[in-house]
Amino acid sequence: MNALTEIKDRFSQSLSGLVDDPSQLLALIRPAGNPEHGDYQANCAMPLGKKLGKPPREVAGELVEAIKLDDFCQSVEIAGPGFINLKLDNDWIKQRLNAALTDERLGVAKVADPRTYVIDYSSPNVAKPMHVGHIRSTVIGDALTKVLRFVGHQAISDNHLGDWGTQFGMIIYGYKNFVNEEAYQSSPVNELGRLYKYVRQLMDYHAAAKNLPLKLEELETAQALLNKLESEPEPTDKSEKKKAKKAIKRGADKVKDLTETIYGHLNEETGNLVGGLKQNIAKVESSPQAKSDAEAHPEIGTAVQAETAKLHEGDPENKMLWEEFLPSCLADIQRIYDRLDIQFDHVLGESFYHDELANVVNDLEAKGFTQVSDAAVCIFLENYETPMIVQKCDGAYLYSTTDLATIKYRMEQWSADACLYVVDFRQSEHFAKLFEVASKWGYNESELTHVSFGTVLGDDGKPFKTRSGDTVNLERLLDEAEARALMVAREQNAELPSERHQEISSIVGIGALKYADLSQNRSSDYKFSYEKMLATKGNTATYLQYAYARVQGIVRKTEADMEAIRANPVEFVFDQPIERQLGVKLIQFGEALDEVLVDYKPNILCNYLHELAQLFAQFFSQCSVKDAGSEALKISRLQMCDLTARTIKTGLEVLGIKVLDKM
RNA sequence: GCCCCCGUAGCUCAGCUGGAUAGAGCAACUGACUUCUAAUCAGUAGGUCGCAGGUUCGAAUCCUGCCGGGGGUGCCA
Repeated sequence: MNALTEIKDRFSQSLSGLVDDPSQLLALIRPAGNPEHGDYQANCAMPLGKKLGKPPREVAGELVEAIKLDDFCQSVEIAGPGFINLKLDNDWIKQRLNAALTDERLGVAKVADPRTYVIDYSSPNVAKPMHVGHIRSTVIGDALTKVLRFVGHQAISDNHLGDWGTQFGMIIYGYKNFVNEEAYQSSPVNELGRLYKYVRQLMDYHAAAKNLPLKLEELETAQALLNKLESEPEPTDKSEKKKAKKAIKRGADKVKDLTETIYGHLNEETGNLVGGLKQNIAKVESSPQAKSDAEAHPEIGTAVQAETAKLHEGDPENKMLWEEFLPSCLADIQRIYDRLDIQFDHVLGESFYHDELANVVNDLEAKGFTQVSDAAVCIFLENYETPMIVQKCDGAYLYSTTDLATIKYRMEQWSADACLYVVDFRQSEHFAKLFEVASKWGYNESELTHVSFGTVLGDDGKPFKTRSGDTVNLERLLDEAEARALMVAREQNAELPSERHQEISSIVGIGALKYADLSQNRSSDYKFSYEKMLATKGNTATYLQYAYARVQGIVRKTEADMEAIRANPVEFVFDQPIERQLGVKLIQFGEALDEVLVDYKPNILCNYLHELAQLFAQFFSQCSVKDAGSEALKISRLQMCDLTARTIKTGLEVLGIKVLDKM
């Protein structure tokens, strides 16, 4: 039992006599924001005072009177309007530290009611190279899986691959028409990647050629309208003036949007125009080969759709090609997962559910949830303008259908109590509808949560879109992270052999990359920058790894036998204030883990670990272990070091980050 | 049009089920390596928490309006 739950338990008994549901008041008990106020503060007397119509300070006094705290609190004080400030008893802290020291789980109890979670994350479209946008889902999902497991839940990780969509129609079409057999033989992945891009390019070309006149016309109209609005005299009426201003702004926005659609937008870093219909056309026209291919395949868009449909209908040739291509595509993404050290329990992609889709729709129809609208099978929901479409007018199924089949499978096969979807925020409406339909359909016992995260933005603050043409390839980003870490490792540790440098740079580089993502609140948008993702100074994984390595240095230099000390621990000594501070932080590890799971936010654990490492760095500079003065203090400090190191190691491990003994 | 998210230090971000003087990191400046790893530590400086109202003992946090940015919006995923 950690300190926070201990305190809450005791308050709970007294509070439940006063209010119906004490949980809201219990949430107001938290670690003190300011060390001067003690270790924990209970802020429940103020709202309670209002409710009971008594002065809050009086209520606080009665609470303190009624609740037994003196066996583990050194002092209980009432401050300000009615804050109850608790300071933990040193002996109690030391006891907890000793318990953690001798426990493999660092004193963190397993949950009493383990649940089965399915975590759906990463889910890339195979056949497209992974880019920086994929890392968020992958890293956050992996961390949540590991935190859930550590606290005692069953967590099933499932990579719901996009392995059945239009991109395979594109590759199949590309293979049938444009394959370079020699290149395919020597490196299937590269050639398939080339074909994907090539077909995409030709499709974009035709789409652009078709849309350009239309868009140019729209732009002209919009511009004319804008000119007209701007030339009109300003209305004198206040609200009219406002309206006119708004209309001008809307007009200007439209002109800007259309201009970007047609001409592309400026990439500030390179100074080039990217995206845009004109670019799409120019790209093809600048290559004679591409131009003649484009002319020879005017209906490439519909042809690709047809290849996709044939695949879905079980056409033997396309099915065979799909089966041939898939392993290469999987091997390609697997290489990245290996480097990131990420494993999945299951990799059940969209293709896995294909045979079930008709049943799903039939069942929904039979239960009377569906309605045919414009020849598509739809489910209409309250509070949503648009329905969820489960079957297109041409009979094809959509990802909504697959998602429903997936929920069914996960509930029936795995008896999931909760299913977490670690997916981009932009799909929140899709998931809101999906969950509502699933609940209607009968899956209303389990928790379905969209663990959404912000968009990856480019340096210009604009969303990082694939079509902008300048995505950062994920694998090259990994290379860069390791390369930068390697430079520092060589500088710092010239005496080590070069294979050690390689190992260090891999662990430091990948750790930095993961931490950069995890330490940020997942719901915020993510501004991509090399600087941030590759940093090894400040609040980074490197800082935590470094703290760990320093402990190992101390153990080496003092020639301490940690095994023996753990087997026969001494009482902790708080010689310096920092030792008590570090001790309190150490016994709060379990609280941090609990808090991560309240809202599925790994950044809370990062914050905790960073604070812990900061305290350790202070301890390190203030408290010598080797020259502690007395043997008792030396052993106590060794114990403190050991516990810190193991907490950092475990904390990083559940975030998917490794540590090093030397760096 | 409708719906959702965001706006906090020069930069990148924490903090948001209301709590005590708004916190980190980077960048800047000052100081600390014959010492258990300086990938570090100590310190200085930097803020009308987009703006205006409201709710109350108390608002970065909740409500309303406005300004600015982004996203979504029936057969893509």
